[in-house]
Amino acid sequence: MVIKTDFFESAPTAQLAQKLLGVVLTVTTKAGPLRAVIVETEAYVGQLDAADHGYGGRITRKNRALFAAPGTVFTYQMHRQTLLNFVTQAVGDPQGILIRAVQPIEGLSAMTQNRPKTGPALTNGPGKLTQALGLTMVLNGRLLPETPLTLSWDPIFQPREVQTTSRIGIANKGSWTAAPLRFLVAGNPFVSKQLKRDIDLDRYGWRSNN
DNA sequence: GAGTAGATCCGCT
DNA sequence: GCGGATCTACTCA
Repeated sequence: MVIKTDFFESAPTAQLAQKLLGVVLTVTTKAGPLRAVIVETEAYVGQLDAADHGYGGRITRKNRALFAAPGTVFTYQMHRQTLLNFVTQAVGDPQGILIRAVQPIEGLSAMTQNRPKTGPALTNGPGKLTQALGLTMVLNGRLLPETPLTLSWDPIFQPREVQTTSRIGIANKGSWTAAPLRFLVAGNPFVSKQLKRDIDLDRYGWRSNN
């Protein structure tokens, strides 16, 4: 079932970020579809959140898309990487969800061409997955249905356990530094900064084998 | 396997 | 000028 844009205002952002775990992201390309399951997300919860790009309600050219309608794609560049976010909540409320890691399902050879790495290193980080999927800044500010991206639920992928931690790379932001707003599929090898001993090689953290 | 330094560039102050 | 929602290579074990 394809996720529509009203999903992105149907619950608080932290809940939506959890619901995206196990959701399949499809990128339609000339060479065919690239498909990957979302295994790690982070929630950014608005102008009070010191780690949010819309902190304080200040709108700039860079963060403008974050203030747009729910279901808008927000991309921005960081150290030469492109990071992918989906905007949540009403227009003017700068909340969003960062996609931090995905597990490839289909189009592996095309992904490897985009990013010549094997195993988890292909997509186990926010900058890595945009490279592998060929996502760039042209997506910024576009509504999901206007982009080559599709999000859909697949009953095959249900996390056995969702783990909650503080967000990565957020330092010196007071209580927001430790806020439990990062969500991941426990044991999935594509989760970023995953320790080898925590990996569930049997089921990749899903409820059943695929 | 785990931890750390350096690269590198755009947008904002 | 400065610093960031990162990545990679290099170290030590």
